[in-house]
Amino acid sequence: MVALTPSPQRQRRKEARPQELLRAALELFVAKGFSATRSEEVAARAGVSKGTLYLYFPSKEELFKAVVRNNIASLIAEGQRIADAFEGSSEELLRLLMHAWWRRVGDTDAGGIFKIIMAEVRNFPELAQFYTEEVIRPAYRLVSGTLQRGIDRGEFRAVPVREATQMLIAPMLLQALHKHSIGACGTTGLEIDPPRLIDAQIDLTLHGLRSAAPTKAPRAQKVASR
Amino acid sequence: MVALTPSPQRQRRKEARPQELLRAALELFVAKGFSATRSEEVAARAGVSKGTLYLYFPSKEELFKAVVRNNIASLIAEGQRIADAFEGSSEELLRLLMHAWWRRVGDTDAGGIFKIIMAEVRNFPELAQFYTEEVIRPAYRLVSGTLQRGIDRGEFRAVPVREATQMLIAPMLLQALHKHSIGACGTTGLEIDPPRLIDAQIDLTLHGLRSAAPTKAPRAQKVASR
Amino acid sequence: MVALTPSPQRQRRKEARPQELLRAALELFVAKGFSATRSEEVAARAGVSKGTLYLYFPSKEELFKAVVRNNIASLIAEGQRIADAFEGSSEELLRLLMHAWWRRVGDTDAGGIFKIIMAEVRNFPELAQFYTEEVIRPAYRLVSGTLQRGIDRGEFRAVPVREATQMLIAPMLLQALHKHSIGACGTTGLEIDPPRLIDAQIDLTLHGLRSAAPTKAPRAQKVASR
Amino acid sequence: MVALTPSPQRQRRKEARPQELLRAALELFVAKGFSATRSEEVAARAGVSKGTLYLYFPSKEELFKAVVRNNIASLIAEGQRIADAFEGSSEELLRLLMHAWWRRVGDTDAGGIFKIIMAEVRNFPELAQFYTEEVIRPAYRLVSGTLQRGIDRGEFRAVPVREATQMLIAPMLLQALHKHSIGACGTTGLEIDPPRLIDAQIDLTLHGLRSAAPTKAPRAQKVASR
DNA sequence: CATGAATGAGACTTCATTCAT
DNA sequence: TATGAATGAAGTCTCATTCAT
Repeated sequence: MVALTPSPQRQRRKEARPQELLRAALELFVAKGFSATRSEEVAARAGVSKGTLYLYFPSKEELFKAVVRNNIASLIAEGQRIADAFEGSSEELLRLLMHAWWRRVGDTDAGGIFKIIMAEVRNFPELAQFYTEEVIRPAYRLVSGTLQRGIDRGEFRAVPVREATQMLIAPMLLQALHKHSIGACGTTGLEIDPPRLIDAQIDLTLHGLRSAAPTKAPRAQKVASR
Repeated sequence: MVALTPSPQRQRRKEARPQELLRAALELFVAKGFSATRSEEVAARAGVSKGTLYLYFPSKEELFKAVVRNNIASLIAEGQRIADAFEGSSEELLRLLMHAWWRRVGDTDAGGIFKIIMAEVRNFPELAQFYTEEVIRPAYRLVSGTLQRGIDRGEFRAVPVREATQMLIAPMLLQALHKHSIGACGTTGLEIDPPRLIDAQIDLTLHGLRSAAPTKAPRAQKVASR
Repeated sequence: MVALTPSPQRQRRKEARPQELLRAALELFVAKGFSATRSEEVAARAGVSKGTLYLYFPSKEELFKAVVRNNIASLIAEGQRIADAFEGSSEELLRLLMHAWWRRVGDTDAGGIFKIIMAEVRNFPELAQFYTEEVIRPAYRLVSGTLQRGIDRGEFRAVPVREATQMLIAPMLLQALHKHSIGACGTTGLEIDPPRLIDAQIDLTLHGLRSAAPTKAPRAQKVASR
Repeated sequence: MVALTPSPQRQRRKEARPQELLRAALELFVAKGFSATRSEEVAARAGVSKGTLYLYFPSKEELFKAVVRNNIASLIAEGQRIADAFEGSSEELLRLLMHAWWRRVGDTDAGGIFKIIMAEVRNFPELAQFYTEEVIRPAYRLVSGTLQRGIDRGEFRAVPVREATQMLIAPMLLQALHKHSIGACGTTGLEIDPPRLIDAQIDLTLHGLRSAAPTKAPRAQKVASR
């Protein structure tokens, strides 16, 4: 009755399916939000039928969680690994982490996850807990840990760590949110080149952070002048 | 069912209807998002029936746009008026503007508007232009104008204005977004008292902004030591 | 877009709807069973649209329960009232109750409820409890009470009441089940006129099968000749 | 997964497949009904995969019919064999047949067949004719034949055979139906031990309810004469 | 023969919107 | 104006059935 197509898709290996579906789901969720994305669209974009999606994910909500896990968990771990192994100055480490984050997350569809979370978390209470544990806490630990390292080594002043962490994270997170909301709709004429923002941010913040009197602090000058 | 109120009050109410509906819609949209909010709920919260809602707004989509428009216009005027009339130091002006913004917007349901915008612009392209013109640009002008004022008056160093503006706005905006998403779902254990954040932010940023050698700037020291 | 029909249905009073839907549902459930009946069919038979059904019953399952309640509860009470007020012989009361039951239940679509219960109760555990309390127990009380009355008044032998009750109920219940299953599919050539069955059942039960006086039983012959 | 069994057993299993599938299907259909039973469940319970089921039965519907047919043939043969060979009194034969039936059918999953038939004949009209020919008629012949035998031998009064047959069959059949519907859901507090029911039924039917010796029993006359 | 990934028709349910009153 | 009963398109998810391996 329907068997007109010899269904070449059948050939594809079962193992590849989840990733294909997750990629399709990420793109659609980022573009349209969770509830505005229809399951069938996700399946179609992954090149399979509606039913196949449900072979791999028991519900749209679980698909969503899998998308979050798949695109965030690994990145946090990776950053922490880099930090743990790092041997240079704390300022260099901050720059490294932030640039890496932008390249790998902010500038990617993965960055759109923050928008989805922000938009939908109140309708999926269990997601809140998950997101707090898996994303917020580890990310906070990574950044505040680096600040503390700088303070302990006498590179930074003894600033309030919690607030400073917030200040370092916020602009980049907002860049990511922007990129997937207004930023995706056209130009405002006020666009900022994110890498430039990152450097400006560190420069400005470090004027505040950097310990007061390395006497002639030649390095600070150089950084600021860049 | 509600018609216990005498006629004169009803008259007054009639004219107030759109505002009541807009307020109800704002609360619900902020709490649940656009598509998860049912028209009937909005009507019920405004104390009218489903049909009445459609007497004032031709569709849920138009209601949504009206909510956004209605809750943003006033925000801008407010700040600009304060700034234009201000005569003190630029640092004081910055502190004033930011604290006022938090009190009047960030800490209010109005702050939820940003979440709605972020979540839904891509599904309502016409909102993008509107939001850019009515919110982004004026807000940018206000903050960058204050920065420029500080630079011109020799209070601040000649920092890159665009990036610095972004840095000043971002943390507070993010606070507002947070308050209406994860922040509304329970505690992360990482909460920050927003007024404290604002001060910390200005302190830290000003260490970077403040022109290097105003001879002996005792005040800066004090702020930083906090 | 669709408004071609001036929808005369709109006129009908809200109060009549539930009954119309319940009637339609009973007919369909009896004919096809619970799961083979589609919600939309029920609505259509009641002359309304799919959505309207859900205005009155929150789910197909609840509709089903309402059908059971609506068609059984009252009937039990009625029988008990008749029994309580009866003053004749216990045999007459049995005949009265059984004929009435057949006329009002067995011979009606309401009798089909037993088939539905039988078929679906295992998939709706809560229904089991409800049915036991609301149907089985009251019906048992009614019949066994009548038997006990006969025994107490010396009209019947002191038979085991529980088993005798079962024997009196079973054939009629089975008639009802039959009527809505095989009986609805065509003829077996073995059909029994239910009223005749009822009388025969009472006669046989009251007389017993065994030939009265193994020697010469002329009366028995007469009965048989009927 | 199961393929641990050596090849010779597998060969034997291959021929046994249809029976294993039919047994699995019977159990599931009895427990959950036709439409609530998923093909895959049946296959799993029979220890094969979904696809294998369709190797033996072209559709779930045909599987259903096969289950009914498969489990009915044996029911008939059994009873008729016993009756044909019997030489004692008709009362003893009745007792024997009924106890045997309960042991071999009523108390078994085979008894669930009646529930299935009752629930689904109307959706599978072809089953009706089959069931009538293969079950109803032979069963009727068996019981009414035994009654007639008793009448002919002067053991029973010349009762109306058709109705008496119905009365003898009904309670036991209903027991079987009950066992697989409400009886499977918990206790009603009114349970009857089936063998006890059988004896009570025969005793009551053979003796009659009426109090033994109202001397010349004038009342009995009246009732009987009706 | 056996498998199980894939399909897609179809079922239940929701809800924005209409319109007679 | 205001109401709320009614509609039906649309979305999520299920499951009988197919077919390449």
